[in-house]
Amino acid sequence: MKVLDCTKCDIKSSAAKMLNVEELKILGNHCSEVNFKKGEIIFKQNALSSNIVYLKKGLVKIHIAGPSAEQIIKISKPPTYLGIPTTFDEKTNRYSATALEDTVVCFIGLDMFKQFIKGNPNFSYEIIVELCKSELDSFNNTVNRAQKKIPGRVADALLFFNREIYESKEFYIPLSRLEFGNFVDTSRESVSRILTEFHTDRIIQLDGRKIEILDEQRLEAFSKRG
Amino acid sequence: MKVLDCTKCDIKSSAAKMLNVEELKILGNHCSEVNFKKGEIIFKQNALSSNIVYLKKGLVKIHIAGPSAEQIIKISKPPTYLGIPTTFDEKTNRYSATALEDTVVCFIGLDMFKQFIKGNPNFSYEIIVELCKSELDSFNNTVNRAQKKIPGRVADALLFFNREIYESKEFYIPLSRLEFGNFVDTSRESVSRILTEFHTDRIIQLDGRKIEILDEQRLEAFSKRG
DNA sequence: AAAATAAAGTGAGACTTATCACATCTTGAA
DNA sequence: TTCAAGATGTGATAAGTCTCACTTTATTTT
Repeated sequence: MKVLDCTKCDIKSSAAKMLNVEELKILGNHCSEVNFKKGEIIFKQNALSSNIVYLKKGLVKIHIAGPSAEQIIKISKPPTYLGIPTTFDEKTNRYSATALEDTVVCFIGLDMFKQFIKGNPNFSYEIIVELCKSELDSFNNTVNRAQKKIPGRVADALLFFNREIYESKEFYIPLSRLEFGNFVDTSRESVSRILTEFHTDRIIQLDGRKIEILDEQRLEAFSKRG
Repeated sequence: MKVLDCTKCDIKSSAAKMLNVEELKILGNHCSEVNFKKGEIIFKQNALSSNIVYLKKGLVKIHIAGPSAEQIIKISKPPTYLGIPTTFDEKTNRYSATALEDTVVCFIGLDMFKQFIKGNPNFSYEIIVELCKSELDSFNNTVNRAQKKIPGRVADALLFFNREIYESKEFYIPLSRLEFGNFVDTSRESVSRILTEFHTDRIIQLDGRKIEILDEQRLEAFSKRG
């Protein structure tokens, strides 16, 4: 296994920033860095797992196979941990993670991770902060998904890519229409229809997956009204 | 303020079980026990908050005012913490908590709570475990709400009360029809219709809020198919 | 107990969205 | 290039759910 030098890592998680040089060296010895190409699965629902996954570069979807369809629970960007809840609480993963772009992650042994939690209070404090944020996001999502109609949810997704992921009005949607549907709880057909409608209304400029947001305010209006 | 003797509390959280006698005495000095009657609000969305709330007895709904309706995010039973994410990450509460039955909670000062996290690794470990469980539940909820039609969601809710809350086939539904709708993302009318349908089909025996589950298997079938 | 208020049940029509069917467009492989 | 496989767009129809209107039943209040 390639040994990492975590002391030199400049994309540390807020928790890892709490580790001293000694601890970072230990971390490096129990940690491996792996590259994933777009589309590759990082870990799979129902598989056994004993690693915490730290997302360093790229973009990842967290998804669950439901009774009738695949559902994208959330899209994570670095720096963040991917597998804390599923690894900590269960023997098998409750969800899958798949790279949406070329991605770099570090696999961290669970024992090691637990050791830091029990050994470094500032580390565990930051983990708690991250878990709390994540739970609030998830509540927020629940409300949005339940109370908004499809145009509102599509608008939300576009604003999410614009603001949280790409920080630019122009970007390539990192999802197929089907995946987009899995992300906003609809069919691929409905996504197509709403997107072309937004295009026709000059709210967005659309060409395949290439998109430019022309009228952020009207997108927000859709988001707010439902 | 009434000082509590947490050393004698026999409904400690799994985190509090990790505290020694000294720590429990300190906890008791920074903690107050409050009773809430059915229907009373424990804490309110958008209010400032500096307490962690520990649910000791009773039953509580966690709810959020969305763009068009009030939504019940989850129903919590003891022993559990109610306000960790909302208190930890934000200045103001992102959700409300309301007693569904007569309820006893302990308010714990946030500073105290943070002190234990930083001072006792076993304590913070248990908090992390609880947060992880809660996040997995929340993912599970997301899938259920999105992929199931109303009969499936109503069936889920009934099985939830049966299995997680009352552990009995006979119980009183702790929600009005409107609240039930807010819990399973529908209108009160749809809840009424589905419940009477289940009654007619002899899946349940229903009289107002009093209910008996007659055919658990058929409820599960609804849940699985959607 | 009577009146007022709130909660619950139910039918009908409107609206949203899913599904099916098919045409078109891309993309990668042979 | 040519073909195959997958992704996308779009219309028509069907299904599910919401909303409105009204009635009936509980629960509170006076």
